[in-house]
Amino acid sequence: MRKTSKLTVADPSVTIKDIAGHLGISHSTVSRALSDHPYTNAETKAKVRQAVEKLGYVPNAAARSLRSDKGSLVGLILPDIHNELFTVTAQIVSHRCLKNGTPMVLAVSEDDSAAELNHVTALRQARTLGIILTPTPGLTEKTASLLHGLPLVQYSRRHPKLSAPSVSVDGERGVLVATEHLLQIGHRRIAYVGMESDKSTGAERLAGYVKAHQKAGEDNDPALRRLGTSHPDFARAAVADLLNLPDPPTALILGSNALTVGALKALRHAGLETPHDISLIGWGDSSWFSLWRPGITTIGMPTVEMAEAAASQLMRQLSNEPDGAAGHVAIEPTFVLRGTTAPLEGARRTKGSRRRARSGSGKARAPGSRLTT
Amino acid sequence: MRKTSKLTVADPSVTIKDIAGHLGISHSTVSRALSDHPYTNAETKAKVRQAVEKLGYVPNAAARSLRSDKGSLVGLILPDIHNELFTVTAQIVSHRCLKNGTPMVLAVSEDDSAAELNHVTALRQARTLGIILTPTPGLTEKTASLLHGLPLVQYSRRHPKLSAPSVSVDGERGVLVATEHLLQIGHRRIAYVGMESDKSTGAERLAGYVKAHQKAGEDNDPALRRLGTSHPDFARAAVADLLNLPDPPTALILGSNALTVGALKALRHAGLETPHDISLIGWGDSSWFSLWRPGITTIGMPTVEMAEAAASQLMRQLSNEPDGAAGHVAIEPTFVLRGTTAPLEGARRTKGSRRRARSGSGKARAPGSRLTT
DNA sequence: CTGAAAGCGCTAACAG
DNA sequence: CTGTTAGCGCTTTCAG
Repeated sequence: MRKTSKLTVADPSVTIKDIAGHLGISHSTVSRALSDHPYTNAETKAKVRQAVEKLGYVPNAAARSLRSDKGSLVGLILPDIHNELFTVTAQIVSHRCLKNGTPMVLAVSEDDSAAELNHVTALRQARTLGIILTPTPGLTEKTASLLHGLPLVQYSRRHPKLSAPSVSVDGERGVLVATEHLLQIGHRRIAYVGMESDKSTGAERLAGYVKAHQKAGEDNDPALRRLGTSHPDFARAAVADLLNLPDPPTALILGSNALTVGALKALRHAGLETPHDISLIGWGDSSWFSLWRPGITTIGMPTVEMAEAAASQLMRQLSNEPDGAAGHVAIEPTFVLRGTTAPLEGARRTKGSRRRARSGSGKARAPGSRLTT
Repeated sequence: MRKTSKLTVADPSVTIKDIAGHLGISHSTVSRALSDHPYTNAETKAKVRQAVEKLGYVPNAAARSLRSDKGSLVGLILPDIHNELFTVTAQIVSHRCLKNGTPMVLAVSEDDSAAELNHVTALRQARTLGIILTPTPGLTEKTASLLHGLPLVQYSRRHPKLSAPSVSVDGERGVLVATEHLLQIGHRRIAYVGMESDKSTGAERLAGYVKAHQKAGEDNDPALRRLGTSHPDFARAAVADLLNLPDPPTALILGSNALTVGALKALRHAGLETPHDISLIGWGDSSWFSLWRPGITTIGMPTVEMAEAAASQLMRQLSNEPDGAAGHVAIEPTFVLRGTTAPLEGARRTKGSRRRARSGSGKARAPGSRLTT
């Protein structure tokens, strides 16, 4: 013992041996007492507990980990933490981990694969129990090899170099339903502003847009597709540009939450009103989407459900369940019909007269689309 | 070596000894080679590096930590991660830590002091280097003792049991400026819906409200103050109640971001328009506040600045700088004047006629309040 | 420049 | 029930 400090103050330099010395017993007895070993004298246990208190003993996780060759961390690697999906994910996974007694390490990759590698390296060195990861598009070979054999769940995105089970939202279905809705209510020039196809999410969502047109036997003008980074500024520029087209779109679908914000800004800037001048379907369902006037029609992700699913997936792998590792889970998005969409004719007819905003917060499950207003 | 697996696949069971055996040298040489020790043969280094690659060696952080009696984690304990302040904080601190080579552990306390204790305990057992903590109001004696002597930053809130330096926003000033503004433009019945005073933030912000009235020599009806949890539902109920008062408020100040959302909902529900029927000043500056029509006047927190300050504070303590530990930093909030506030007379005069929304995203620093529109 | 040896704090046989 | 002993993977003297 290096420091005999004031009582009841935690002192990490105090070891199991110190308390053994203090009590005149052996350190293994102390160890047993602390781990509540079956064959230990109740009296000794009490004394040990007391001494622990008095000396401010704090177990050394590193020593324990070294002995057991097991870490005690769970890693969560997310591309960004401003996104609502990732925000609730962090919350929920952290909560689940706490209940499990395993601290959770949150790392933000900012979609930079070098940062991602760093994080994975650090986590592996710490002998992390498992990782929930949203892979960056450029995920390194090295990163993949580091991840190999570790309990892992791919979250929200999937990467070809990884074989781990995944939990993601069915983005294709989400955009498909949204597009079909617009088609049904008469729109023909529907623009899509989304993420590049290097991310699996980007590719899927775009596919939904294309497929809906194909199914309906409608042409689809490539000039109405704009792919870029998931940053408001990109959508802002893209939408501004779309509006300048000789034959501008009558409806707009956004492929991510951040893009929705950018699109709204662009419309505001251009002085256009939804749904009067243009219909809009956003992505995600931020708390203010329903407060917005008129309520924002959107493709919602069941964020809580996704986070829970990912956490459960990981836990299952950790507890080594039989075929816990199996499968990719694609969670159904939700189509939330509110006020930013209107029939093409309807919008044209009421031109000039201000539409009464619908207060809307009605939700409907995709696909059958039981749409409530 | 337990597993001689395929090349280039990470194998945590491979130790420094395995690679020593593989190369027919001693493990201490390997250790030196890996840590780039000055007196080591360049050729040996190369060979070692190669073998490391081939065998998939991954250093064991626990062993290293045990030897050095130093952990390699930084802890960030936040009450909730939906709040924008905490969201950007997590992002920034994580980023700073990465640059520093220290993984960051994010723990969410949900304002539950038992959870807080758990987190702190786990962190200390892992010999965490330092912690940034937003203390819960009910922070335990035990938690405090666990924290004692550890590099620590109190973030956003301060707790009497803790003596560590703090970084927070000057909430009193923020609400004071906001209240004075309303007073200046003629409001007399100004309601305040905020957090209970058990949190230092709650107490401070309320104090600003009270002080502004005192300075102006105005009475302040206690019935216009509503304190509760920082949850939208509380504000929703509180505002609904305030509106039912015989002499309802003409203006409303919110004491937290979540409460702002709730208040907006209550107004919507009651069919009231800002600023026509009531003026409103929110808290925090979420991205959609400026998109909202009319823009939401609010007390903004320089979130990035705060997060950076906290990270720097901690880093300073970690690098053991002379008097790095000193002082409490209170960051000045920002008063952002947008469209949800209007002079009392003005609002009354235009009664019935719809006010033209100001597009406003003008910002102004408190206190002198160079207010831009 | 390299090897041998000790020891960080803890757990788990194995003897008492 | 308890003490003795060994060893987890690594760094670090101390001798070669």
